[in-house]
Amino acid sequence: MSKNGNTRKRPPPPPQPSPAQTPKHHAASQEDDFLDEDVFLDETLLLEDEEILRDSEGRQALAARLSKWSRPPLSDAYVSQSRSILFQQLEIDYVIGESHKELLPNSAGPAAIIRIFGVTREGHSVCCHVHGFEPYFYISCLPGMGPDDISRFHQILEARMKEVNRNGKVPKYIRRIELVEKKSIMYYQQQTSQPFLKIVVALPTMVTSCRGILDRGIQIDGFGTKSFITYESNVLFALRFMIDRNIVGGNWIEVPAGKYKKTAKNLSYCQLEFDCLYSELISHTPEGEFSKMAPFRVLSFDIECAGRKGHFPEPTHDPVIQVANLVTLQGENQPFIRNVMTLNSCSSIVGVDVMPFDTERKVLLAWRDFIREVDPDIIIGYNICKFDLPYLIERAETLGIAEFPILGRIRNSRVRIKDTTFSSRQMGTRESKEVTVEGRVQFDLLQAVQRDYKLSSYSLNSVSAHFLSKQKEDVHHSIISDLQNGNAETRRRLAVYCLKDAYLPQRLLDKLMFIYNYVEMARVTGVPISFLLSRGQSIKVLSQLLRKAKQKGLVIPNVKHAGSEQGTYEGATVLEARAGFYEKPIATLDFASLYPSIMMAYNLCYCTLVTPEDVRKLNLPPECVNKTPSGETFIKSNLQKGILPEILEELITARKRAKADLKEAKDPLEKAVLDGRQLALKISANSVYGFTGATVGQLPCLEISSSVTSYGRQMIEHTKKLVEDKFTMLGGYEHNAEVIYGDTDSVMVQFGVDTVEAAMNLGREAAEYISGTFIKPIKLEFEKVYYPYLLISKKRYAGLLWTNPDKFDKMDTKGIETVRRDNCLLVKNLVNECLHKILIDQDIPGAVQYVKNTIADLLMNRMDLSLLVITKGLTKTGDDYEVKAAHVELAERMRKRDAATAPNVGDRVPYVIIKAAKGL
DNA sequence: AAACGTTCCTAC
DNA sequence: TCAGGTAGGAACGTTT
Repeated sequence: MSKNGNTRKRPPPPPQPSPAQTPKHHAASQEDDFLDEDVFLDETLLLEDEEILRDSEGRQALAARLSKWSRPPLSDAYVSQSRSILFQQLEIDYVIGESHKELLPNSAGPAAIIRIFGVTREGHSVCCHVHGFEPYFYISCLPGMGPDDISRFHQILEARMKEVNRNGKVPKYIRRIELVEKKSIMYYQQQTSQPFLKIVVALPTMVTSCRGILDRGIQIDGFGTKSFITYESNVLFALRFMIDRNIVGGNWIEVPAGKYKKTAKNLSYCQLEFDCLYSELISHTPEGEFSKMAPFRVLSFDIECAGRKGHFPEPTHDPVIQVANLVTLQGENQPFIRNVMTLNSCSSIVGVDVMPFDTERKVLLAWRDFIREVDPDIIIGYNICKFDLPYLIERAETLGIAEFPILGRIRNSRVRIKDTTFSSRQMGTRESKEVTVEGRVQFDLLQAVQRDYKLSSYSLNSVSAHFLSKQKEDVHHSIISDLQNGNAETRRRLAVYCLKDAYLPQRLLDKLMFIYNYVEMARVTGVPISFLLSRGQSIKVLSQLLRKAKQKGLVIPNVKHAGSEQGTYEGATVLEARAGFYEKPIATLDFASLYPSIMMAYNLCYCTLVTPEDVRKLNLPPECVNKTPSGETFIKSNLQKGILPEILEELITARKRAKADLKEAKDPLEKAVLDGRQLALKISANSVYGFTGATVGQLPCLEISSSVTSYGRQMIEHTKKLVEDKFTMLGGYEHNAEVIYGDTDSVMVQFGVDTVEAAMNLGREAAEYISGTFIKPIKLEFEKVYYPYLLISKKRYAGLLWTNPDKFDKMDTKGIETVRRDNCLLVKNLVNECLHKILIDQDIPGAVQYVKNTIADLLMNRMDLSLLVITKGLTKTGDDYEVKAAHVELAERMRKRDAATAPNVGDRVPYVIIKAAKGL
């Protein structure tokens, strides 16, 4: 239950075998099969002396465990600090601390210290304290402001900062103000640069308060009261550091020997901990050797709680009774540590270190010690961010174990639990909890799968069934307490389940190559890995934009949230669907990455957009500008190339290279990296357009997004016209071509020919011909043929998909009940079967008969209408009530027939099926 | 009855 | 300031 990310109710699982049965008596049962064959294949690593195992509190056992858990010892070169430290960083944050006196002799008072956590090639953990990097932002300099004015401005601003930050204790709020030459990224500007002021403040939070002062307006002698647009004042400090030092998420960093100082007193539990200046860091581009992964330690864990019957476990009441852990080195396919901490005795499990304790307190503290000793770099699990981690912490709080939540890499630093109260009218007040474990990346498989895959259920079991082909009965939450209250054998059974729930996330991580894909995404976009699950899409585009802008001397303004009046803009064209059943091949022509190509072809960018005012003033020659179909004017690339087109070109070029390298690659790990990279590059290119249209985002520019869609609309209409004008009998072809449908970047063409092969040839000819009429890199491609093709309406169709003329690839279905997740399984099965009969068997009467039979079958046994469970809130109108009643009755009949496929609350049943049911 | 608005989920 | 976009179908509720 706790693992179930799906809030929709499902029928209860079949009854579990009696807990009284001992596993040994049914060693061939599914659960043992599953575990013995899969989880613990590699037993040699963990064969333990049974004596030691049982004596969990013995010093000997503890010592043995610690030595097995700990990281490899440091070599002499590290100890003597005679070598450079090279490590792959996984996490970057900052703290406020006293300025480093040796490294920064001229500074005093509190300062932001960047912390970089990572792992060396040998598997040593690293904590690097980076000093001297200061928070800053920009404003544009007022015309006529000289050095004296700036110095006066500095004083005024400092005074205002003092007022606003009354309890802050820094010697100086505004460290300095530098006059720099920059240019705003917004709008085409002829001049090469303008004076800007770089305002360097003492602490990162002061960027926000200083921005507030400048936003509201400030009185400056000789200039009156002025308010300023700030630039790059919303860039998170750690990201600012990464951008300025050219560090991207998950890359390798080197600190040369002699450039770092071992910390006087270790603040962290890391093996290598040192201080250095921000300017001494060498950031390696993730290529060649530096595209490899360090051997990070990945901990996968799961907890079991003894919830009261019928209640979801609450940390204030219900104890944690088991914690299962698996630790795997990145790149290896078997965990090197497997253990389970249990409350009360537990029979041994082959290949697993069973650690029984007599109090819950000891269980929790054992886990804390385990974390500290193993020192995992990445913590994974299923729903750990919203359940397991907060639960452990709140439980320890309830039990008054103050020393428990020291789980991060910083000594004596308690894990912070942030309560984010999310209040919405619909959900009421919903609390969500956010746990930060310093120096360790949390990677919740539930979040990752929900982000990357569309599934009908996100329970661990069904996700595992989907990706790992492992169907496994879950232990029902109602019997967890019974198993716990039984004996060592029943608790063993529970432990086996707990281990499974720790094991499956690890398998998912490997199977879906999340590490490779996410590290590559972090490298491509430049954000820390932790952002990828905890933040949205836009931060990734912003990160790339800031980096590119910095190279070009451009700065990015903080646009004010313009409210809701900004409105929306027109999107893509969906061509009228000529609904019907097509028994001749339909060729599909698609624009390859339409929106990125449009942005590149027409040089659409913030910095190429010409304001309407400048259009009149600048008198730009027509050969230098494009006027978009939505009426905006952009500079052509011969005058100045846009940043967005440049980012896109790089992403696309890099993707081509990654794909080419992928073909050459032999090593499976290298292949995984490259495949992850090409995927990351594709996704990144596609999200640039969305970023410009995100009205609540960081830098919306609807002139760009509406221009993109307006070109797109023009292009699809142009394509339709060209196809229908050229491929005619008058033009020498056998038939007149007809565009029967099209959506955004595609057109479906009936060329009139009878064979797939002929349609393919004409499709290729059309794609080539039409591509020639567009500017580079816009390209129309022939992709596939549908034959036969059932077009129901816009965004709803099905057909057999052919990519070669010999045999069809598959049945492809779009928008129909079969692909929607709000229909019950019976409806999906029914519609799927019908489509199969229509498309593959070409038996339409058979499909009709099939529907009739199914409904009739459902109606065999009479139903009463007493159970109104499907739809809530019946209306008073007689007819509506009738429909509802039919709906409910049908649902109930389905339930009697087969509970697994019957509708649940919230499921839809198509109207046609209700009508059919009523009619019979 | 028809028209319109909301919710959900999908296509692109 | 947690948060990529618009178009569109189907079911269902409410208003006219």
